[in-house]
Amino acid sequence: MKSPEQKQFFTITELTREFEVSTRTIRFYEDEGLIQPVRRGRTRLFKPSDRRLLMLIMRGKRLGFSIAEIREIISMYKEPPGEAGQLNLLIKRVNEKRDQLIQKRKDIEETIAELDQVEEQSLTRMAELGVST
Amino acid sequence: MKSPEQKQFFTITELTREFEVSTRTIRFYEDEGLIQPVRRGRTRLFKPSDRRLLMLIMRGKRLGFSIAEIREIISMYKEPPGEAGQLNLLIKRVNEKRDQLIQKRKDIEETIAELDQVEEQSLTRMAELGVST
DNA sequence: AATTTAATTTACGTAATAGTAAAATCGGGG
DNA sequence: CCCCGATTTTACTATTACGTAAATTAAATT
Repeated sequence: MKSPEQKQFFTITELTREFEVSTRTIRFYEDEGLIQPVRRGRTRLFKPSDRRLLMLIMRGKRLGFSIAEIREIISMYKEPPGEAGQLNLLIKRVNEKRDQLIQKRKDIEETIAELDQVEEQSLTRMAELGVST
Repeated sequence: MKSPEQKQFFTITELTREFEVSTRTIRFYEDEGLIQPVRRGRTRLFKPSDRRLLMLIMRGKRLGFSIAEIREIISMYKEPPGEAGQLNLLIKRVNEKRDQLIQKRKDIEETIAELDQVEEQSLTRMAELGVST
């Protein structure tokens, strides 16, 4: 049994099962240029690097990022540019993205805290019912 | 100058400015049943409670929740039901939503860590350029 | 009263993100 | 060799979350 990182290639169906998406979705991401599987004949073969990209895409989706935003994030992971101006631009965009993420984290903390309250009130209410029954 | 919570009513334009959305968007949320402004004649008047709902909606949007999911979250904030079965259902859904949020928070932590690395590499590269120039 | 400004209703349009169906093709097992 | 299941391409469809335009009306200003 090979681990995903050892495997040379994945078929599209293997990936649809692992990530619980349709073939249509994976091909859509290819159309969008997010992944570039190689071909054997007409059949797509996905490398471990394609699989890692899919993991990034799914994570981005969970966070509510659009395809365009995911594309931008992925592009940041490539080799840093050699030109100073481009490097500065990259750093600026990294900081913007991080600020967005920090805001989201704050939103999450607040929402979790509120849900905790809802649960607490519900449990209190349950106890009251248990007593009054 | 009254604070938002002291004000009795807000006009739609006041809210579009505060939340940086269009009137179309706010009316759309009304159509979806997320808010129920009262009317003076045909004109909508928004209470502080409507404004608080809008804050919840915007937060949900930042977290990538759909209108349906936001509606579900909002519904959890209402008075807990009086029947035990319904209470159990509510508690179950609260826990599901919290799990989702915890997953998102994990996704965020990972992404931030990766962005930190990108920045670090970029700064290193900048230093090299500074030296080699 | 006339004009301007703001808000409403109605309806059609659109971009993003896929779902679904049909027809063709390819590769492997018996 | 032939069939079957997996895969591909192509094209049409669907949903969400609004944008936009037009016609109408109400409110405020001159």
